[in-house]
Amino acid sequence: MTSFKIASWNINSVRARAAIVERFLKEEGPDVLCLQETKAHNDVFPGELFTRLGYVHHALNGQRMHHGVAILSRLPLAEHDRHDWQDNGEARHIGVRLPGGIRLENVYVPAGGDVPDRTVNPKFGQKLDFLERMTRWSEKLSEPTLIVGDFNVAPLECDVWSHKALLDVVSHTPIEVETLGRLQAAHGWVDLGRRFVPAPQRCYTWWSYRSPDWTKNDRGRRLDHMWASPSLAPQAIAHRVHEPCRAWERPSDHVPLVVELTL
DNA sequence: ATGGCTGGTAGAACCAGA
Repeated sequence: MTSFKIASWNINSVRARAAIVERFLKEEGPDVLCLQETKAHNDVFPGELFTRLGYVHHALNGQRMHHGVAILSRLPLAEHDRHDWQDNGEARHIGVRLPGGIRLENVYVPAGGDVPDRTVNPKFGQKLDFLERMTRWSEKLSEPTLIVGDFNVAPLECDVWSHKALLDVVSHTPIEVETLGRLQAAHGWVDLGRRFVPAPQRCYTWWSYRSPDWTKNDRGRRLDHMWASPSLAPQAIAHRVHEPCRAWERPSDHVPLVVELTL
């Protein structure tokens, strides 16, 4: 039986994470790695690091300083699109086609700023608009697709350490949860994370840097996701959240997700 | 406890993350 192992990780600077991304690739050995927040223009992306480790196929959509996404792969990639769902030039998406015809979409949804009100915080409106444009795009999809990345929304009550405490905190507000829900419904996207770790079980992918000890009180959120088309979802045979990576040296504040697909 | 910390870039009394 052939299978693909696909990983997704908000790396928070690919250049600052060279040591731990190498460790992750050696220990986990995914066929494909999707990165978000690479914070590197394509000209300074450390492609040789990935090539040396056997990930010789690269699809990059980077920009200077902020944002940026990349797909590194042992398998040939056919690049097929880069959407600008915010319509402002930020590098937040890259899509490829994998051998066998599966579409893989790697997305970094805007964080949305501090105040959950688009009239006083334009970034919050841009986040909602980004998700709306993804919804319009999802409605037209007809091929088996896997979309992964940092969605910057923790939709379920059990996706955050305290539902009550985070109701007014950007990432878990009702309007974000509703907007993400419409996106999910537009294609019947299957939330693979919750398929393998059903609610109300604890499942987090991000812990703030702003705590001296990220394990204290376990104030995490599930901001990173892997969603599959209904026709593709039955091929997902495993899904893991690599929580120990949060304790590695000089970590990202997000941890990697891995899905295994049979072909 | 709306603080706390981290990275990029500039060389900050910076910005952004979420």
